[in-house]
Amino acid sequence: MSQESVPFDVFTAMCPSREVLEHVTSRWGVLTLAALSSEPARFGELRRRVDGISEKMLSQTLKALEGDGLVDRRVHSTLPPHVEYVLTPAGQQVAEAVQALIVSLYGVMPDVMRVRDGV
Amino acid sequence: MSQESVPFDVFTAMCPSREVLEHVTSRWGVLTLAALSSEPARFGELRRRVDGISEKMLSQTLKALEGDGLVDRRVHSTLPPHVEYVLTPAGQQVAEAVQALIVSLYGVMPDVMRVRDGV
DNA sequence: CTGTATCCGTAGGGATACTG
DNA sequence: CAGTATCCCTACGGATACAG
Repeated sequence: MSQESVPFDVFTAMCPSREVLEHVTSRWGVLTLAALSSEPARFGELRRRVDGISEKMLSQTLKALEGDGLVDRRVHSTLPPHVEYVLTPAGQQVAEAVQALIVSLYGVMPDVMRVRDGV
Repeated sequence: MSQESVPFDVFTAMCPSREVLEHVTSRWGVLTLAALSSEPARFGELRRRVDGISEKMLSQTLKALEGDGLVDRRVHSTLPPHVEYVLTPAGQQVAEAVQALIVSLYGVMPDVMRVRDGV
């Protein structure tokens, strides 16, 4: 698990990793990845897990993550259609990091609120 | 390091942790936090580290992170003015998680590019 | 159920000029 | 050096209606 040098640098504007970073850290990307890390889910279930997301944005977010190879879309052509979204192995790696980030925020929330309230 | 239950839930639209999450995962928030995690920096130095950021957005991002208690702004009232931005202990926790997220993306980039290119 | 299509407002963000 | 102030634009994202 050494931190070897990689041919990518997110600090450089033109690096392709920037685009993936923006998908992952987009408003709904973070929450969608985290919502999928517990277990796969269908469209409707995801909408319920990620409170406040619209159909449009969920659809758009899933497409972006799928295009990044982080999410797998599994279609069962039945009637009514049954579609399930699953994290790819790559997606699981990223989702775990996202989860850790969220947890780190929780740990910090009390401080945040103290600062906000000037206590 | 147990994952105990906390009174925050980022999946709920009204949870105050959402706002902090959005600051941290904003387009420039991620990069600014990561840029500060190596070592404190001044305004101009940050601009150089985070390739592509505008003065306006750097200023705005730093203010948000400062308001969240993640960044400390240290002013030395000299001429010319000398201002240094430092991560708070809380900010270091979050910045580490952000760093880990970025590294996880690097590990995934080859897959991403394979998917994109359809190889 | 699982989405797409359309309309539309807002605010995120870039460029530039200016100040202490 | 370290920002603020403006102008301005577009693209993110919400609401609604419709489709397979």
